[in-house]
Amino acid sequence: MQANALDTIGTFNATDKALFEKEVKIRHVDKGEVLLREGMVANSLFFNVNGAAFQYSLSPSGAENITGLYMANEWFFNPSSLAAQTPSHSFIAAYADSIVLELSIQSIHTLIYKSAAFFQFNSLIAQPTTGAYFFDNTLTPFQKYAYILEHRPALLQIFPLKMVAAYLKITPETLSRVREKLARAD
Amino acid sequence: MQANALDTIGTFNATDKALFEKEVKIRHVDKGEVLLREGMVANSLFFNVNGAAFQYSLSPSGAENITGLYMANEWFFNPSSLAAQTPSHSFIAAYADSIVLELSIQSIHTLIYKSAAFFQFNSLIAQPTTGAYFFDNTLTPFQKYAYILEHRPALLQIFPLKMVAAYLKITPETLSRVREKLARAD
DNA sequence: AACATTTCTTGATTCTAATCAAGCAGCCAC
DNA sequence: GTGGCTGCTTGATTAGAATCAAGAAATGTT
Repeated sequence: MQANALDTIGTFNATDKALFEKEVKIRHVDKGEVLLREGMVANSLFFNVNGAAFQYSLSPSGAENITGLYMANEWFFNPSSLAAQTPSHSFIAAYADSIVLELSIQSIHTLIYKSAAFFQFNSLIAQPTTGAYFFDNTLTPFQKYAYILEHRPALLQIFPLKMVAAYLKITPETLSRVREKLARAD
Repeated sequence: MQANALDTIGTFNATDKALFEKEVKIRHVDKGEVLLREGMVANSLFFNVNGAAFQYSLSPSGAENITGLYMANEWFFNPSSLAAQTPSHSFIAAYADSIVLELSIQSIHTLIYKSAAFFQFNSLIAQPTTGAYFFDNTLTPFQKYAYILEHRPALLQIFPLKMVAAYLKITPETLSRVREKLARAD
């Protein structure tokens, strides 16, 4: 399972993979368990082996603002907190019982020290696209949904549409109508 | 002028400042001159000593999509291209004749090697807020303009409202109306 | 199974910003 | 100066998504 995690990032040889397996921790997390809390400084990357997780922040009014939905074989973390080592504005929690890999910053440093291949982690950390950041919001609800259908259709099986709508920054009603319209078009 | 650049990032002692001055390059750029071109991998951070610059990308239709407006005493660069060392999707150009400092990645590495204080550059590079990314687009046109008024009012003196509107992802008409409404409220 | 709760859909209405359109002011070139 | 741009404003209309509202379907609980 650790091999999958590396394969999504780049190319690593057997020696690299062995190093990685020694650094990474396997965690079994229960539904609702919190992996990163607002105010804490992110210290780890996570990889979803199996299960589902999501990232969200709380607006002043207390509303849940979903910034990331994560499925099997996806890395997830708070990029800004991790890279800048500043307190997180968001929470990361398991949406379902999950098996996740946890890789600390210290481990990444150790790995880079031992093998240059691990420099490839830089692009992962630098990419804000892991979250909802992809949606720069010049996109219409239809385009957002089309993107999900195209690139991450399984989201719709795993998470309630309500959460997907929150993630896409549209209302559940609008999502429902977009889906209805698209279904009729087929 | 180099001292200003460091002061916006954190605290540095006299030795650090001397190291910095040896690494940084002073460039005089003309209006319209391009500092980063689409397709190139970003290799430098820039600091606007004096003048104005902006970042933009071209949509398939050829429209200019402004993602950053930069004034005196502001750092600017393409964070994703720089951090991940991937080709840039955007251009950075001078909007007016300017004096800018240029600091290469290699220089940053050298500086970090010589003084731990330069670790502070990590937060700068990690912060995507330098661009328009601040606007997560849950904000209304009024809120966007209020933010500019509050935090970067000089933008309105330096750049045409047309560009500010593009930066805020609203139409010039909407910006005009927001301004008119706010002026009447005073 | 019966009930309660949550999620999803559908319809009617409202609201906001985009679009379409026109006019004005400032500025440059000639 | 005159003519032609460009930027800015103002008005009328349109379009699209949010909101408000209600009911149906699915899910969970006892």
